[in-house]
Amino acid sequence: MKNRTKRQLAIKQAILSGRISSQDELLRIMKDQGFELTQATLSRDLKILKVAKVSDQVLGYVYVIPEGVNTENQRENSRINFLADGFRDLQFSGNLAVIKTMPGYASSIAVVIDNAEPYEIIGTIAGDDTILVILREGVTHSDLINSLILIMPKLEDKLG
Amino acid sequence: MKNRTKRQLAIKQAILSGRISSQDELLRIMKDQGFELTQATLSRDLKILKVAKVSDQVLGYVYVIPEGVNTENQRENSRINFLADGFRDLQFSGNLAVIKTMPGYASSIAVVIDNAEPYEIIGTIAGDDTILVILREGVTHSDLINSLILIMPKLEDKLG
DNA sequence: CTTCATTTTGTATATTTATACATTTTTGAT
DNA sequence: ATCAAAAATGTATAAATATACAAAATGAAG
Repeated sequence: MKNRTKRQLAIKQAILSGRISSQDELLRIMKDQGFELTQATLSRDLKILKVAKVSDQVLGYVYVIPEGVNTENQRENSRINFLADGFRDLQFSGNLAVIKTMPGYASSIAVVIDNAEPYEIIGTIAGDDTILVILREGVTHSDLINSLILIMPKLEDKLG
Repeated sequence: MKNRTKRQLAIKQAILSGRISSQDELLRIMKDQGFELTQATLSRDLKILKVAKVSDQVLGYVYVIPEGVNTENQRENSRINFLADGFRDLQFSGNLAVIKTMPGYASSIAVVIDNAEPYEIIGTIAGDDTILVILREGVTHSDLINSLILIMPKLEDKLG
C-alpha cells in the first residue's frame, strides 16, 4: 500500500481511538509510529479525511470524524466487512498469491484490493472464486498478509 | 432573552443555513444582523455550540454542527417543535400577554419559555391551557412576538 | 443602593492551522 | 532508461483560531 494511504489509515486510527487535541500532538504520535511527515502534510491529510475539531469537556478541543460527513465511509466499511466474509483461503507460490473465495466474491474483493493500491501488490486477476495476486519483488508473504489486513481489517480473524 | 443566548441561536441558524467558512465571515454576518461582538466571542460561542470545521468540496472548509454531538440538541428541538403545535393564540393587555394553548400544553410551553430566559419576559404563570406572560417595562408587543419566535421557530407560522 | 461574586466580553497575543511556492517523488508513456 | 506530467511533500509564512488577562456587565444579598 502506498505510504500516503497507510499513513492516513493510521491517522484515522489515532483519531478514532485516542483523544487528540492538536496537529502537533498527532504529529508526535505519527512520528513515534515511524512515519516521517510534517504538520503541513498532516493538515492536508486531515482535510482529505474530513476530520473536524470540536470542543470537548476534558481536553478543550479534540479531533473527530463527524458521523454525517462520514456516512459514505461507513457504508464502504461495512461493504468491505461483508466482502471479507467471502474470503476462504490464501496460498503462496513464489511471488504469486492465490486467494480462494466463496463463489462469486472474487471480483468484488479484487476491486477492493485494487482500489487500495497496496504497494505490495502489482496487480490482481479475478475469476469467480479465485484471485491471483502478483506481488512486487522483494515483498514477503507476511508483508502481503499485513497489507491485506490493512485493507480488510476483518481478515485479521482469518489470517492473524 | 439574554443577548448571549439570542446571539448563539442566530449563530446556529447561520451555520445551519448558509455555508460559512471562517469566523471573520460569520462575524460580518452577525454584525449585519445588528449583533455587536468580536472574533474572540465568536470563537467562544462556537466552542459552546460544539461547532466544527470540516473540509468542503466547494469552499475549502465550512462550519458544521456534527450530528453525533448534536443529538440531544436535535431531540430538544423536535420537542419544542412538537410543543409549538399546542400554541393557539396570543393576546395583549398592557404589559401582560396571554397565551392560549391546547389543553395540557400550557405548563410545558411555559417551561420552554422560562428556560430561554428571554430578556423581554419577567415571568410566566401557567395553568392548564393558559399562560400569563408578564413583560418587562418598555417591551413592545412585537418585541415579545419576536422573542417567542426565536424560542419556538415554528410559531412564525402562527404569529408572523 | 452598595458590595461582592460571577459571568460575559474585548484587547492583545500566542497558538494552531492552512497554503503558496519550490522541491522531490511517483507515474506513465515512449 | 528517459522524459514529461502529475502527485506528494517540506519550508516558510499567512491566515485563522483560542485564550490570558483586564475590564465591564450582570446578579445576588444585605
